[in-house]
Amino acid sequence: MAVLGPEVCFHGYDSLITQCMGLGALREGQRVHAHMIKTHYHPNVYLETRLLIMYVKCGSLRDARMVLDVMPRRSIVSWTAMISGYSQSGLHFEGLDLFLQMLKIGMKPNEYTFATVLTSCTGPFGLENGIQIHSLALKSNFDTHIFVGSSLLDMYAKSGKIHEAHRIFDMLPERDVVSGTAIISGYAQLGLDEEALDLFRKLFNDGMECNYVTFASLLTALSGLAALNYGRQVHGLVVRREVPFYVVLQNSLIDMYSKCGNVAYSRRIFDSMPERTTISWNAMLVGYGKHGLGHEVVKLFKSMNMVKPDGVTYMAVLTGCSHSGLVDEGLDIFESMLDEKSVKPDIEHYGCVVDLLGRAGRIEKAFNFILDMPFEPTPAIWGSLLSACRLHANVHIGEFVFQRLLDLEPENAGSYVILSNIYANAGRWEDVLKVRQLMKEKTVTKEPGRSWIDLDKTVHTFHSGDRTHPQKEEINAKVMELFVKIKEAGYVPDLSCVLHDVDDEQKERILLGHSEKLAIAFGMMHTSYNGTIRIVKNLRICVDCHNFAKFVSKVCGRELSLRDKNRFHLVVGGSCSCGDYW
DNA sequence: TTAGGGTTAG
Repeated sequence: MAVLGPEVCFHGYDSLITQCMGLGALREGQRVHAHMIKTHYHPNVYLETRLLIMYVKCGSLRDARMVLDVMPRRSIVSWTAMISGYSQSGLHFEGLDLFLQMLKIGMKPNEYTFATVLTSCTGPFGLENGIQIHSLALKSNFDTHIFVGSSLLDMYAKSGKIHEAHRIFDMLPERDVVSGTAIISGYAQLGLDEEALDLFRKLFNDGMECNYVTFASLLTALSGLAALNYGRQVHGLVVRREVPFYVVLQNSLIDMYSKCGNVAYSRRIFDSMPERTTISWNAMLVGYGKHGLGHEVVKLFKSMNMVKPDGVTYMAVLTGCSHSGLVDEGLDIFESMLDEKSVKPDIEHYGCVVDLLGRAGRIEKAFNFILDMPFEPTPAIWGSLLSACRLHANVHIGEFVFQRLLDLEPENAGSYVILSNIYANAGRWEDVLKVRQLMKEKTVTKEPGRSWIDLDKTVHTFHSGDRTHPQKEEINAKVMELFVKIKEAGYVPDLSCVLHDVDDEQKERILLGHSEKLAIAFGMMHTSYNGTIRIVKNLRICVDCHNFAKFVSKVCGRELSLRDKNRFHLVVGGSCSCGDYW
């Protein structure tokens, strides 16, 4: 850094500011600024703006704002740079407020300003403001500018308005890697994984440029689909194209491999990384957790010496402990959160503890824990306790919990099914009927169940009672064949999983049409004897299908890997890695 | 001088 002499000229200051900006050297920057004041040097608009940008880049928004506030004449660049600073720090409200002030004094935003301010239009009131800014951009003819356009489409996608986002994308007079990635990731972030993959294929075939961000977004969609074959292909493509393995991309690969069932490969990538962020650790912890490898979760977490855990880390660790029955370890870690205070536990963390206690059969303790929480219990928390009541046959608390769920979300079919399981387990068939009646009275909705299997570079999807599949007859015959075989080995269909008001024979038929069973049968038909059959389900796996899979694994000597909404179930020799709790 | 897309959880 140059020495500040008694007299520094414009070029001297400019060059010093540039150096500070490049190095992110805030204190040096402040010295340069102080020198100007001390020597009564009056910077022009350009130099003042440079000072402001330097402060933004060095992370001191307070200093930047001070410069802006004392500027006698503010340039559009200074307004935009300040809004950008707020936006990058997540201070969206401040960014929007400044934008409004700018409009109020008659300053006209340019394409830079629009592209920036639109990134602040997130959160509950984000879209409301965003739509108004969109119409302003339209009036000033900036809406089809490539940067403004990609900001706009990203804003709509993040607000769930994916059709509007796609419309804007289609209208862009030119597209590039950022706008293409924005729309793909928009679909992926909404869980519209197939759409994301289809769009990627189309754009890729049209010759779209791809970079590490594009591939990271695409891998998110492949994680969602558990499409291991595609995932491997994309990994290969990344290597062949010599796309730089930035941390973000490696994190996506860790996530993709573990969610596609190959957690050992995730660990290889994790171990090979020259530098890791908290997200790398989180992705690895989540991977172990989903596979029920709780001891690995705790071990890895305890080795996080140089990296600061965040809220997601604790979620991953507590969920991992819960899924593996490491109750005391989980409770200790939750206690440490309360003691250390570096990460304040939120309601999700409390929910993990309810799950931990419930799984261990400490139902009353879990119940009291909910009542003592500093938060209002959510349906998810009551739902977790209801599952525990089913596992540990606690009808008394189960009924109470069901009432709470009935108040909070009467339309959720899941709660009715679990209560019905609880009653059936206790042999209270009249109450099973009552639940069914209750369900009829309320308009209960259920997200349609879907299962899929990734075979021969194609994702085969099945719906419950699927009548559209070209091989439906062979598949149904295979399901029946398996059914007969496992029945001999002691499988009894769990009719309490069906809440339709039909006779038992019909219930059996409905159960046999569940998408998981169709996918299992299809997998049995198309894989070699030794291979693991990998099935994915969009919801939680039902009790009967879980049981079906266990019998199939035993009777047919096959290994099944079932990924449901929450975790993997590795089913081998008649038992499941989840220990029948999920 | 100022600008857009990204990875973990839910």
